[in-house]
Amino acid sequence: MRSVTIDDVAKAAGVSIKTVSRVVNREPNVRAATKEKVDAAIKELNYRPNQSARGLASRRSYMIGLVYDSPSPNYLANLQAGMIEACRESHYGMALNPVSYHAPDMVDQVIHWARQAFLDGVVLTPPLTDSEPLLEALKAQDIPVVILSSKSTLGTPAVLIDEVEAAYQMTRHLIEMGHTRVALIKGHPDHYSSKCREEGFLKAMKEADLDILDGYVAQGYFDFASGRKVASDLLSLPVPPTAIFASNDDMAAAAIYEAHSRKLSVPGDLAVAGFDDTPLSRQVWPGMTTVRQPIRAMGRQAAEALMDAMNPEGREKLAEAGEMVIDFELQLRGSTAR
Amino acid sequence: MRSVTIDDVAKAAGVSIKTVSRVVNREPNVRAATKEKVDAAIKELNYRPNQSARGLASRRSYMIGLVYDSPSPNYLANLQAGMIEACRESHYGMALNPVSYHAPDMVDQVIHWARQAFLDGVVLTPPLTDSEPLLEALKAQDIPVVILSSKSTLGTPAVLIDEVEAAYQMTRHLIEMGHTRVALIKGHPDHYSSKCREEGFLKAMKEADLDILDGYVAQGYFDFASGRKVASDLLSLPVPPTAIFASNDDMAAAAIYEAHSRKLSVPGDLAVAGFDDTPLSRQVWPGMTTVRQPIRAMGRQAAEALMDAMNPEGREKLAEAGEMVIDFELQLRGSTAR
DNA sequence: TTGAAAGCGCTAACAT
DNA sequence: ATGTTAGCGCTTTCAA
Repeated sequence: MRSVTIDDVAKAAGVSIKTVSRVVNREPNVRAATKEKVDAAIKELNYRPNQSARGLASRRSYMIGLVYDSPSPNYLANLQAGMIEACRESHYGMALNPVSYHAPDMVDQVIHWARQAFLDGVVLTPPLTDSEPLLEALKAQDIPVVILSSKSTLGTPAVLIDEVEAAYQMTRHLIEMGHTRVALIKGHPDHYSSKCREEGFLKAMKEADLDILDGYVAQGYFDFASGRKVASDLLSLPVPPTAIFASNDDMAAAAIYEAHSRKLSVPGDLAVAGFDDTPLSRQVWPGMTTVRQPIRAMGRQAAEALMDAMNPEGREKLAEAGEMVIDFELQLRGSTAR
Repeated sequence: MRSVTIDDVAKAAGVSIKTVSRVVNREPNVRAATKEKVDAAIKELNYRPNQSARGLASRRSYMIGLVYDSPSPNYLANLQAGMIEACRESHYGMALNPVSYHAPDMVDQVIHWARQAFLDGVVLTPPLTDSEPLLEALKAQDIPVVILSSKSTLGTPAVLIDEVEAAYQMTRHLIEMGHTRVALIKGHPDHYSSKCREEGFLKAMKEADLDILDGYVAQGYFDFASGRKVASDLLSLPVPPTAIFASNDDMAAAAIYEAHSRKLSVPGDLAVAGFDDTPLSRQVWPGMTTVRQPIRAMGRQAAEALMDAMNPEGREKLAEAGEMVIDFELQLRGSTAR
């Protein structure tokens, strides 16, 4: 059983292979009617371009890469799902490259991988998004990049939500619920997001003219363990906070855990808010107030931006793209109820 | 900057490209002296075969595929990590294919994908592992497969833990803690694992000569929402259980959630056990007793088995592999403490 | 043991 | 707007 090739599609649609190629690659100069015929034939035969042949002829891989350093499983799964969705629609493939942010040869490793595989573009996740050496090397190699960060470092196109504003709104929410002793658990210092979330928090507190007591801004590392440690410290303070804003859901869950284990009621004795809207936020009791970040849509957007960049005008557009802002949403649940 | 091709190497070594090809692919019938010359030229020029050209000509991709239908993010991330680790060591790539188990064209879709990408092998996750049409189609296409299931369907090599035994031991643990009214929340009926876990549960209950009260074996679907529904029903029974064994962690977390929301103490009023040892099991309060399944190691094992199958003896070995059993481990935490 | 020639399925460049 | 032709770099015959 031979597999379906471009010739089969051309024959079925009654056009030349070049026209099929045009349709598949979304090139201009194809009449709508022709495109329809070809699309029908593609669907009918369930045609998929042979990646090797494509790559060989065009010196491109029709693949985009995703580089990450131990993100949360949830973040990774959603991001990946969004990217795969977008890739499928454009007959692209996706390659994965887990790396270590702190490895001395991280930059070389990524560059070598991208060149070797002729990747059409690369998506970077935090904290790699903030590595100037990496971004510069990628730029030097002329490899298109989109980052999923909270700012556009070195002018790199970024897909993001307004994290400062989100943290600001969340903090305001806590204040509006009547809290005056509000503490922040900061995120991992390698991540720029951590700074943004802190900034939003500080802004809201200042605006409301609330004091931030000693020890109320504590360093966490985005993981559950650090969240427990910090929450425990906060709750042991002579004057403990009545509300904790954790910079992500894992740490917020840890704060809830600590409260429970001290027989404090949530939200009665302690209100807790998180960030990310992971499934975990719905699976702890009480349900957790958090910021919904549409990771999947962001992955899709990043992949699409990269694939769009493969035609000349697209390339230019990507270069000028700057920040592609996606909407966030506050999810109010039991952990901050009155 | 043109890259180095096989022609450059042939010229430098003073041989034909076919000879270079033989050396690169470790084929027989090359004189040692010739091989040396070629190796030297390869090193000198820093030659790397072009994967696209290789793939096009040989109809192999040096990639293995992973097919899945909405597993938990945690399962996916771990499995993927294990497979990538193994792939890296052997200079292989990995391709992803999220599908829908119930889609009428699922089998076609997978087959086309695998054929079109010339995958060297494919790993299947539950419940796809139990789809006989899929396994048969893959076999018919002569595509090597390893499944991550709790049994070896149709003789397909499987990487697994002994789920019946794990569920049996967990149920015994609950019984040993003094519980006599033990309920089971079953997993998704599409998954063979669900049957295994139920079987282990029933075995332990029977062995201990304990009655299973009406409604005590309830149907869940592996997700948090179904767990809540079922747990709520169980706790509303005239004679509610004192212990619930949920077939996975999400549903166990849901049971804990329901208990909390009814002001029942865990484990005092209700003991809860889960299955999988996801991070969630450590992030709810109290910590959850569960079965640790080493997903990452299982992914690694599956990928290795597939790659080993690419040489003739390996191929045979894989065919005879049968079940590759990995050890599980009971994780005892607060949710079932005395 | 080695080499020459014929594609693999696609895209790029150039027609039309 | 669409088609024709010549490769891309490699492996696979098949011949020497």
